[in-house]
Amino acid sequence: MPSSAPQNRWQRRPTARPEEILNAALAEFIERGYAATKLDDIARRANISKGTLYLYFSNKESLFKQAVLSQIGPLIDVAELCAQSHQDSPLILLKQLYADWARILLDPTLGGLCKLMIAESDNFPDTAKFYVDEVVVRSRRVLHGVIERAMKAGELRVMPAELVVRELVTPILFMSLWRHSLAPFDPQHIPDADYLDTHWNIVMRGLSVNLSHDSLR
Amino acid sequence: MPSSAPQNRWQRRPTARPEEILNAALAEFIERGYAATKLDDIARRANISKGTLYLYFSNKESLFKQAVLSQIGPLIDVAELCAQSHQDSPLILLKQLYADWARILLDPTLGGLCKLMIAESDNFPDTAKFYVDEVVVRSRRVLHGVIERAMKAGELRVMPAELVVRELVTPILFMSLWRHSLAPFDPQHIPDADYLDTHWNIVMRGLSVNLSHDSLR
Amino acid sequence: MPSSAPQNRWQRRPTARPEEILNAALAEFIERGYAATKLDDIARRANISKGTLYLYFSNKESLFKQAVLSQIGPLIDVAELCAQSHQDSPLILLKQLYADWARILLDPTLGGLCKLMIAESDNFPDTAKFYVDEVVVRSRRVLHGVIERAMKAGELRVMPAELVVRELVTPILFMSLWRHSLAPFDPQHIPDADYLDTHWNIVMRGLSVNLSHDSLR
Amino acid sequence: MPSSAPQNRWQRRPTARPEEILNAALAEFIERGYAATKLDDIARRANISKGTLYLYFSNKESLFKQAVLSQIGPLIDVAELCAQSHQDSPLILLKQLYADWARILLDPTLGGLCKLMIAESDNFPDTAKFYVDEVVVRSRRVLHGVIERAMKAGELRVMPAELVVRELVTPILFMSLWRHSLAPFDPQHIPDADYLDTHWNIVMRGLSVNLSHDSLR
DNA sequence: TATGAATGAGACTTCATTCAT
DNA sequence: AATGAATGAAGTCTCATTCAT
Repeated sequence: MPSSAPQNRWQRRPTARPEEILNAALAEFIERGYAATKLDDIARRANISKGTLYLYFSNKESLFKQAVLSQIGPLIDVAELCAQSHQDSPLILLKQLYADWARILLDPTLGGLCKLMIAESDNFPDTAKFYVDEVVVRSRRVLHGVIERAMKAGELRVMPAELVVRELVTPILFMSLWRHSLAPFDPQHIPDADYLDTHWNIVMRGLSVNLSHDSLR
Repeated sequence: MPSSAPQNRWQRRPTARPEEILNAALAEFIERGYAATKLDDIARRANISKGTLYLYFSNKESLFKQAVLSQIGPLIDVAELCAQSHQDSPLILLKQLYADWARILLDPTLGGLCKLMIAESDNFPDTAKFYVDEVVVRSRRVLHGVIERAMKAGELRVMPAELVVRELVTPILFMSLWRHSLAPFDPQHIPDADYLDTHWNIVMRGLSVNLSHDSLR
Repeated sequence: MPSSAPQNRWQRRPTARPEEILNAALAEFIERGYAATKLDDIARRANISKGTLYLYFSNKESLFKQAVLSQIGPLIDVAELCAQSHQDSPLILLKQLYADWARILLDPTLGGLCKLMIAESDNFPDTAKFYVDEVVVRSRRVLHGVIERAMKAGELRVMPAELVVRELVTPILFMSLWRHSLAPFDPQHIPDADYLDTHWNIVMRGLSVNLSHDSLR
Repeated sequence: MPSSAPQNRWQRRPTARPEEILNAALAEFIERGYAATKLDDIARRANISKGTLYLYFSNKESLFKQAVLSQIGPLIDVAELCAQSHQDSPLILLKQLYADWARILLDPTLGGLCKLMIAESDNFPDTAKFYVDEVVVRSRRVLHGVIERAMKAGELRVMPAELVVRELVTPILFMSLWRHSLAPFDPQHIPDADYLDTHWNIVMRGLSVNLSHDSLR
């Protein structure tokens, strides 16, 4: 019974392995893109050896797709859950959703996912399609419903709801994209919160019902 | 019966070659990203052999950077020229600039450039920095000036102009990004013009001066 | 029926590998020169695949330099050890050193090294410099000391020792060079031992003290 | 009759072209070796374009061989001529030949040729063979004859003449090799003339007839 | 299960050679 | 006769994948 036997061998839970790998992989893919990411780097970030990757994933492409899917799931859940949770006025709920999405995308992995999909859409069309259907379309659906309710309740001016959805989603996505790419090089970068608040105020004013003139243009 | 197809492979076109190569290269880089683009593909698209690339560019990285720079120039020119051309009211000029930028980014190469910079910012930080400084910051400057004039003229509500700049630029950039990436997979894709028009209207209404109530949070 | 032939290609020999590779590389470099040697050939001679080379050496140039250095070490050791080992008369020691060096250079690798350095001196100046300093200069130093002792002991005619050093070293080096290059094409090739013995005798006679006339020019 | 027409177009004598190219080629080959020499470099040194090389030589290998042969011719002539020209005592003639060869090899091209042959012997066996037969063997023959005459005349001790030939040739060749390779890195380099004179004196003394003792092993 | 040495297909790059001018 | 742009075979090097341990 020598006491020199390595004891921290049992610290790792084999169950957590796949998830750790997926997180490491996605982070690397987001940073460098699919082709520029080496399995060596992923392994190093996950604190395992290169060969171990193949115990859990059959190849690089499969690892990429599963890494993406592993984060899409949470996004979908969040999207669906948010809508049910509030019973306030539609407008308050809308503001809540707007803030929720912005907060969710602060997570570096979730936030970088959109950048990754945009960068790799041509190389992985089926994954891109899946992402659009499961994340983008679903999220729109939630917003769409709330917006329509707000219009019916007279809290928003009546107009095509799908356009208003874009109006709210676009800045959040763009902010997330920018933060993960060119923001570090932008000498005039504006805090995300300032930008999103301003956008909300402008749009809400633009969509308010009782404006004295329609004008402008 | 177009006679434009080149018949023999031994064409001498020393003058036209560099630009042809840059265009081919940028198109490939935008489609697939830097690492996934093979010089073979670029050569094929430019109708030359692989070796010919090296008569004009010293390596892949240099080709990438020059391809990016070759398109930044035109963008800068456009940005600067637009502002001087009109003597109408600031608001009309602003609308004009908004439309001009949207139209310019319809060009597949110019439009894809932003996607490329976002995807490769971590891999080419100096090129990313250059892009931000020369294109993004300059474009903002032009808009900034016009917006401030509009505010002074009482045509827009007074508020921090740099936030309004983002308000107008973001959707145009995002539209361009989306068209070059996930739009083909988006079953609910909305025509760019519809979206941009709606955005303009909402924002102009949101920024109008004589609104009867301030309301909304 | 030797059983030494390796059967499967997937041998793990991390410890032995570097030296095996260095030997294979140096042999190829000596045969063909640096530029004409293909890494494929080195790999084949070392019974490994091309990629394995890069597990141990970062590139061709580094492999070349390390291959040279790996053989310079032994040469230096030999040079230094020889001198201490004898307590006979300086002349007997000198003869011993002369024979030792000739024997050492019979080793095809050590013998070919000088040819390689002469052939590649312009392409690898720093390696050439290192070789001269560590091998050539050091070897001369050992001989120089013994020769001076022989002169003081009256066993050799007094004259500038550095010239006598050249007198003894040159033929050994040239013989080694010749054997690794043009000897196979020389129809009049003379056995190395004959040549070296003759040279020794002539030089010793030429350097003897008690010659009855000085004569000859 | 415009006077602006280029006038120095006619300065080049087409007849001299091949020789200029051969000289340039040989110089480059000697400096870097066959494989490391680029046709571009040769063309530049010969002040012509790369394509022009192919008007005179069918390919790189042919250019190499012809470059070598072009210099072997002169060497052969010299070797043969020297022997006839003197009617003095054989020993004086021998000294003359020794000095002549040393002087001839001062020419950088002729001197470097031996280095080139040694470096490339494995890559160009037929050229190496030709060099040995036409230059080395012939030169030996001349010396051999003179040495035998000197022995018969009692001016040199009688011993196998082919060994004495080596005794005289080796240092000259080695000196030439060294000057074109490691001499620039040799901090203890000795002037060629000093070395060759010393060698001559030692050997002549070693080969003198009337020595009082045979001695020395 | 975990490792990391070994592999080899495929990428980037060079350069001898060809050919339109 | 001379040029130099264009070519493509062949080399160096990388890295996803495999396998002995």
